Amino acid sequence: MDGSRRLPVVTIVDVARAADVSRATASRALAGYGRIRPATRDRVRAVAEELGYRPNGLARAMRAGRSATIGLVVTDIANPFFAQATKAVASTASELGYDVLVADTNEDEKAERRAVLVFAEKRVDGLIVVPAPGSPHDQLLDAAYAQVASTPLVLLDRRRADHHCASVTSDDFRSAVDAVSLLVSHGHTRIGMIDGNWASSGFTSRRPRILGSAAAERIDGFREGLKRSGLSARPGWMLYASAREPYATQAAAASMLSERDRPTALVTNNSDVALAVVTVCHKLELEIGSDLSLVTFDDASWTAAIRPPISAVARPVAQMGEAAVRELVAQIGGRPPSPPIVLSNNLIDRRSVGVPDERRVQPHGEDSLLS
Amino acid sequence: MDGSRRLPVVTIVDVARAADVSRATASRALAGYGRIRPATRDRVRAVAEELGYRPNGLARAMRAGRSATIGLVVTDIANPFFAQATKAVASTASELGYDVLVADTNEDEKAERRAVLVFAEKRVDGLIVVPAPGSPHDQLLDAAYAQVASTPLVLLDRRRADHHCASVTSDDFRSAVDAVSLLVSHGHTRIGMIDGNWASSGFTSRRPRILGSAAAERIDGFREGLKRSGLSARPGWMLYASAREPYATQAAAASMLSERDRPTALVTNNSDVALAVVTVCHKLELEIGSDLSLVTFDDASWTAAIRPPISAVARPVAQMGEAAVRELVAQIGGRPPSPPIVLSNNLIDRRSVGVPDERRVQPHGEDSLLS
DNA sequence: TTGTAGGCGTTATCAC
DNA sequence: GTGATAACGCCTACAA
Repeated sequence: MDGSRRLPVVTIVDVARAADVSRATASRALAGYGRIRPATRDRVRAVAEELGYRPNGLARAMRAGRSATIGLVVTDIANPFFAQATKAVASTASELGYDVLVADTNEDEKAERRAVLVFAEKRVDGLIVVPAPGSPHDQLLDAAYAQVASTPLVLLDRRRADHHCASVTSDDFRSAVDAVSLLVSHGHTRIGMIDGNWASSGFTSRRPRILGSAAAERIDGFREGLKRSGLSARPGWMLYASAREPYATQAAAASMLSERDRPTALVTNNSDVALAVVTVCHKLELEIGSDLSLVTFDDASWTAAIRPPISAVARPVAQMGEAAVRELVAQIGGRPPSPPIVLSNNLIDRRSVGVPDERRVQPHGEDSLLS
Repeated sequence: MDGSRRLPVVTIVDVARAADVSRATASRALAGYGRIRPATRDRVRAVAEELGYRPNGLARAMRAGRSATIGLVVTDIANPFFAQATKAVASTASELGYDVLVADTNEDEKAERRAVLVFAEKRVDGLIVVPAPGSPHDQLLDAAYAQVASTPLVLLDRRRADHHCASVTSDDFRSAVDAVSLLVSHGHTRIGMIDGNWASSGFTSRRPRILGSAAAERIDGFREGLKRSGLSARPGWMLYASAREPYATQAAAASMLSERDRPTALVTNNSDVALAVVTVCHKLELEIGSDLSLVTFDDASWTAAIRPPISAVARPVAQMGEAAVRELVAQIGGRPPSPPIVLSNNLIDRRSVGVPDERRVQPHGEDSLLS
């Protein structure tokens, strides 16, 4: 039944016995508190060393009421942005004396709820959550978070309307406005956007009810940017594609770009969507920078390496992760939650943005190649 | 001093009291074992629900002797390969009832040692480690692993000569041989390789003493592949570049490729090195697929999207992560460690491999452009 | 069917 | 300066 026989683990009792002192003294010697004769202390420590004593973190955590562990719940660790965020969180946490329990929800609220509950049971000292974009009044989620209301919580990358708790995001609204301005300043008036999200299936021009706050900000900022230049979004030029289905984003790009009457510039929601656009441009034999200008959110490693290099909104990932941990640890220390923390993005202008060649896209032009 | 006053947490004692039963009965009701009157059970459960009772995982773990948590120690979470591996590990672990503590070592053995020790203190039920390529007889590491010898351990992606424990890797040696064969079959005889690692500084043609087993296999396989075709590695065509320093890989590529007498084909150790080669080719105005053929390890998302698409050795990341967890959980269940598990890579031939244009690289050719 | 009681390993308070 | 003892929250053998 129980094949899991392990080697015996050395406890503080064993150390005490071997050093011929009481548990209390052994504990004092090891933890270095209280009054203790130096000779005794050293002897106990030597014995502990020799026996290979390792304190039991569980017992210690139970006794202390803190586990020195925080929980990180992200929507997709494999996404480069979250992978980097995770790295920053782990490294800052380690620096501050915490370990990190990590869970991947695949953008699923049920999984998020489960993770939050389980982590709370494991008595993490605090939680950093990238909330899955659920219905804003999801009862399960509310219940989950209410249950762990005593656990410090910091939202990362996205906010949720119904949670008035600390959050760390970046100013995606403003960056989207700026991205549009950049395109407009090069003479573009025919500007589209493709969003990749987990709510749609295939692609559609109808805005999903459920969007992460970062995505929503980018889309709203895009619209606002157009408005400020006296432009407006054409219905077919604002497309929402499924990030779940491998080719949905390419299909969206293809549908938009193979029209005779197509946009001369595009904003994409993240680097994966940009990659899809690049792929489709190859297929349609559109040259990026001349036939189509492109600005993407998320400065992935490849954007600067391909020809032409892609202009991108670089987000301060590492700082965001670090800020989240510092805020969390402050809360663990008893400080009340900060107001939302918003860091600045950096719009890097590369050669994927050029002057529009209007002739190519007029109805009488000779483009419109099928894939 | 102690600002960390939290809301009181409901324990099983509170539930018992509120339901007017003993702790034992409450426990039975909640865990659903032993003989208990259904009415009592339901009443206790209702009370627990109402009070928002959540079991204390620490206490449970201490009592049970298992924490339902595994530790994952990787060298760099931000690296796409390990990010995907982490995702697979987390998802498989979750499926099997475990949570994952994660640590990032940045390829540093000291950090690895610390993580292993701390995770052992937190009483993880098992460890999955991507070992940092340390000196094979590092005493600190040996001591660390000896101390946690009672904890099931699975090495991921790399083996260590001095550890005879379970491991999950992929057949990189064979794939390197295959990659060379592919190039040779297209007529290449002038073949180089660039390795990116954490031991070198700048770049060098001297093989570092310290290499991860995966990297070592790729390099050895490269040499073997040449040998099998009656070729041999030219000293200046097998370069080791620092992955720590941002431009070391580009410098290595530039040095190799701007020679008059340069290779017509290149194998790269991972997708980051490949990206550097692509960048350098742009600078030197070498066309990939015609002026230079390229095969890389690790099939990153962008390899198929750029022109020409890059041939790559795709590694079965997800399966590797899953296999590691399954092996670990089996060991936790008491099964002895398996012999090394080696999964198969998949060499995807794309258009970055072409026929060599020998004229361009002969001493009398008119190439050799400076950056 | 239910209650009593002991112990998991640690730390800290209180006596001696 | 040191030792006995209680407590953290849970589970379960045993007694009733």
